[in-house]
Amino acid sequence: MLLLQTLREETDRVIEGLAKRNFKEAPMLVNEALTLDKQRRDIQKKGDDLKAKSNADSKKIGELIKNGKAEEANLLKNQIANDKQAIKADEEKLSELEKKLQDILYKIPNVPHAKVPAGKGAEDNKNVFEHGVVPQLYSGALPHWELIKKYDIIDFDLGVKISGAGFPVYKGKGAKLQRALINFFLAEAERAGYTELQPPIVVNEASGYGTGQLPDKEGQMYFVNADGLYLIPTAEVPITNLYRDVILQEENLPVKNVGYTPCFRREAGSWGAHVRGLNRLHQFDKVEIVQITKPEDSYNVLEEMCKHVQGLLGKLQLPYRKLLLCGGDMGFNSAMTYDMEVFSAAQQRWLEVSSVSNFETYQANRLKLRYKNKEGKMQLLHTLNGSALALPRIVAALLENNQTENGIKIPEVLQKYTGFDSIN
RNA sequence: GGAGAGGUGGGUGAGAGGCUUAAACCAACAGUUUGCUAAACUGUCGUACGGGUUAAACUGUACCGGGGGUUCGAAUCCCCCCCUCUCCGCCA
Repeated sequence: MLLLQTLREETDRVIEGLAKRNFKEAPMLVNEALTLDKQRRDIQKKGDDLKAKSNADSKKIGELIKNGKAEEANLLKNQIANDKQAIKADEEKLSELEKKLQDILYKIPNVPHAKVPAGKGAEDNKNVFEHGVVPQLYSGALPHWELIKKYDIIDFDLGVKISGAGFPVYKGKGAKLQRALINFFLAEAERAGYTELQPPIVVNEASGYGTGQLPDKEGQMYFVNADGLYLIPTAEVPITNLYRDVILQEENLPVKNVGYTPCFRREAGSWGAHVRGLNRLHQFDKVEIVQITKPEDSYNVLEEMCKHVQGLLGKLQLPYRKLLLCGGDMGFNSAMTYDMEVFSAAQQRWLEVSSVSNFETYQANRLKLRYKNKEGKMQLLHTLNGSALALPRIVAALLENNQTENGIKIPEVLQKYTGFDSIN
């Protein structure tokens, strides 16, 4: 969530920035927050002054009693009663205001970076560049949902039987391909200086709030009612929350973590005609990179993380493009997001396989993730993350783009992980 | 799931209604000393939200796992909850 200080001191920048998201309620919410903030400060001042008086009086009573002046003490006790009532009333009012303010702050998304273009949706994203050559497929080339049947490597019907739609079963070389991709991605991340983590894949409510999935996306996560736990939609949630309520040492920055986890998304109501096969699933695998940086470094790191992702796509020899998302297409928490999309040749479509974001202090503020800067002042850090990479659509593109009449070729970099060079 | 013991600042750990403004030690930081390192000594050393200020200085409040309560006054007493540890049960 945004800092109150930012709302107060940079009101215009905030409102103008939020306008790029096509977020119409912004001016109203910001004004409401500022009004509540003013009220809160007034009440706090009043209450604090009363408390100061009452603290002093209590001390006086103690001394009077010690000196055997019980009558004077009792007199003072009676006088305090009124103040006590006023203090209580102020406290109630204060916590009511704080709650209201909090609710409003939760509703205000992050302010897009100055370079983020305004826009409503995907059509307004800025194509930064395209890389690679779209392969010419032989006639009779199949989309991946046909290929997986032909070679019997992924079975959706079996998944339906044991779980439901969107929970595929990977079989034989299909399962090995998954494992190979995960190992390849982890190895590359390690080479780039990321420390591998294996976090839990269920998290508590506080973690959901920490990274901003709650209260915004409550319905998107699977929830384990009996234990009050959420299945993670991305490794970002457990990994970033490791640093909740943490004060990091400057010499330990930047933090670079990578983790492979399954990811779970309810995707309520989003099943449509063009999400066939592996394009959208309830459970999928993803390797996620997370960095925590000093504020002044975060945008360089954002580019560095993109380069890492681009490197992976390049090594897999997949044609891809890099998009700078417009305000309207960006996630709630993000200040700037790049999407990487690969071209899936049989579907003739771009598929999003990675989203790399800088959240600036938006998450850190909720997480209370800070470090002590050179002046000895506590300062919020910046958090960033990116998929590196999400598996299903990579698999879809690999299968489609590398198909030949005699089978599907495995990219050379993957072969040492798969142990085979083609699926046939 | 059952029984017990605990949760105090960056760490260890005292405090058991007003002598606390949370002791002491360690760590950290600054300084003194020193050819360098080490050691010793001196000093500094919490966070959040306010007030105040150009900025500071200064100043108020809250915070001893969380939430309530008793009291003029709570780290301390009472109630509820959460978590950790030990033992038992179950178990990959």
